[in-house]
Amino acid sequence: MAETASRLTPHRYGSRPTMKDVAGRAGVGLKTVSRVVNGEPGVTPDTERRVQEAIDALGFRRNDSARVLRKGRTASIGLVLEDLADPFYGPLSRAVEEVARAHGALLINGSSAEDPDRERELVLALCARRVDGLVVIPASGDHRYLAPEMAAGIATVFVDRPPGQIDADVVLSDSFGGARDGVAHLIAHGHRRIGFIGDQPRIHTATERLRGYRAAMADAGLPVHDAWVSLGSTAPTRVRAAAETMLGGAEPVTAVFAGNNRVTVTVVRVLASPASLASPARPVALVGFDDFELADLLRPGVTVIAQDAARLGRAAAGRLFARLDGDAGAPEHTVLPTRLIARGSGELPPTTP
Amino acid sequence: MAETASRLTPHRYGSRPTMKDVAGRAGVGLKTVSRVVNGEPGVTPDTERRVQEAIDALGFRRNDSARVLRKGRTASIGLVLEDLADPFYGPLSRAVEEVARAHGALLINGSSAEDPDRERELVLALCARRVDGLVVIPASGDHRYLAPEMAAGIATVFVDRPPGQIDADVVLSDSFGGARDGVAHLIAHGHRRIGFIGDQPRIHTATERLRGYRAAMADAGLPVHDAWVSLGSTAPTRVRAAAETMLGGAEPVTAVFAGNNRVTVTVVRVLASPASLASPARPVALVGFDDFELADLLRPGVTVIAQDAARLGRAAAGRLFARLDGDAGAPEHTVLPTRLIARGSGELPPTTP
DNA sequence: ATGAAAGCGCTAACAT
DNA sequence: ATGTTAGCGCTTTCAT
Repeated sequence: MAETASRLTPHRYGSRPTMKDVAGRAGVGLKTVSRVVNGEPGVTPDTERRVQEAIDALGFRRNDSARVLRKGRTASIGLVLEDLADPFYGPLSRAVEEVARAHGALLINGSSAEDPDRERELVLALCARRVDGLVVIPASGDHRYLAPEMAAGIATVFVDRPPGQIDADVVLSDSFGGARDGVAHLIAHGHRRIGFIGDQPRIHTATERLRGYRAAMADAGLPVHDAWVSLGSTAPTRVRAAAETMLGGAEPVTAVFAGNNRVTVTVVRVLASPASLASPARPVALVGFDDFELADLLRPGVTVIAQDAARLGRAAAGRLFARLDGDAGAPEHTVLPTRLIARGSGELPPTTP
Repeated sequence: MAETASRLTPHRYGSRPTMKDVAGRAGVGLKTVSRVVNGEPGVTPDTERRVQEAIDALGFRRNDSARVLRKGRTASIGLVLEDLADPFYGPLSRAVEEVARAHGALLINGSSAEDPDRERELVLALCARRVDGLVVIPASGDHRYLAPEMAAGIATVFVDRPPGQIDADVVLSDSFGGARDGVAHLIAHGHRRIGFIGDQPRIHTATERLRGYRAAMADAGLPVHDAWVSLGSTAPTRVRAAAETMLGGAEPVTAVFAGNNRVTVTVVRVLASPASLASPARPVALVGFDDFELADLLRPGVTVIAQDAARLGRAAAGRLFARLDGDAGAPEHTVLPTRLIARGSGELPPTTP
């Protein structure tokens, strides 16, 4: 009988007991073990006890891979973001995880490193694992490759940036409005020459925030000189050069709007560094998109347009599970508001050299 | 033939074509499809082309769940940490992910929220999915529940904190040495009354750092008053109260050693807040365990004992894959060095009220 | 209340 | 070079 087989291989290293082994040891049928393991009704307390003993003795743990194969659902979702080490994405990921947990699902994380090919590779690997759904922070600008997967039933929600070339659920912060408000704030404090330093133009949030900057300037009837606008990598050297350029020159800016948390931090460094030809000692006003820890402890405190990363994650995961629970409506486009937090740097008056 | 079946259900929503469907459509055997999908040799270019066409037409994607069931390896590893939103764990997680990626594995993340039950639940869920290996930052103090899983072949490496009640691979930072160095640094700058504020005593790193503090004080022949030592939650209110207590009183401390990044930030806030009875205007020296972004931009800059979270993650993941590649040696205990970074706050001289 | 049989989609081991 | 057969460990269906 199966009894014998399980006796011969009670704890072989690297192999694990199966329901069949447990059934053999408990002297019951396979299905009875399944019932006990899954808490299904139709098992007498006595039988259940015997099965449970066998489970404990053998150290049995249900193999979810096999279960998944049969049931078709993996109870896991994938999250593809740019970089888990970025302080903006940590809380977002955690929020998605909490929602997943509330629905009994695990979270598989992947960093695209802002590389479109890597995003695609990661997404398709997750699809091959048959995750039930996907939350994606796009690095790529073309998501047509996802259409067959979505048609095949993998629910997908985009967050922070919209998908490219396809329509789908998406949850965004109001980049345009937030940037416009931030720049208007600087204008309200007397600034006329304001610089904008943002992320690479292929990134949706970067161009939206630039659009907000231009709108605020236009609303106030202010010109925007080419030398005041710089989009590109958020690498400190690039940002530093951009800042020093617009702070020097013939028409130096008296205020800077920084397009995201990494840009802001570098600009703060530039403004704090010892005066040079390029970065003058005169105070320069600063408003940054994204809040960050300790922004309030710097002198002056850094005025920011805050977006709530955790809320973004919760909203996206919420949509995803609504889809998994059967919502088949048209794709929803959610835009969450931003909030201006004045701390000092954005309220400095303009000073001319 | 299978041809018919696949014609009848070419793109049914929520279902996906299988290798059998592809084989039917291409007019070849199942195994030939498998060969093409997996890039195995023994297929003529012409056949391969036909199969590839069928794959594209049907939108076939290999079901890795089935593959896993057959092969026994999932090409995924689990990482259980305290909180993905903590700036210390983001880089650690990212580093583990990079190593996993280099080995073709995906990373399943889970946050224990410092709750032992939740850690256990998460770990066992990962084991049920048959992850190939596990990197665990313990929240619990007893990991005997993991012994059967490890015996069954799930490689496990602990990081940041040692496991409880079992022996296993572990990668730690030198909490004891780092704290001792930091406190010795304060002593070298003339301090005699130094406070210690740390995390909860059940957390290994907290007690190790306290031990380092005591060692440095003892080495210098200095007494330690009970009122100068406070272990507990890292919640700001708790830390604030602890700081204010040791800064006031009959024998106020002239310097504080903060046990981790969260404690440090709160202490900085207390020291920066307007003077009160409890927190005097006189400058208080501070050294914190863990480096954090912008520590250099605060005034004074915050002197820290830095540990390299990414390196910790890389080392742990490295051990894990060494195990998966067959290393069956005794458990290894790795301790990584810390580094003192002087920025000003730790070099302030003692001042008496 | 319990169990036997079929099969989820794939790969390993053999045919041919 | 290609196809056939037998499972991987579970759940589903249908008997008993």
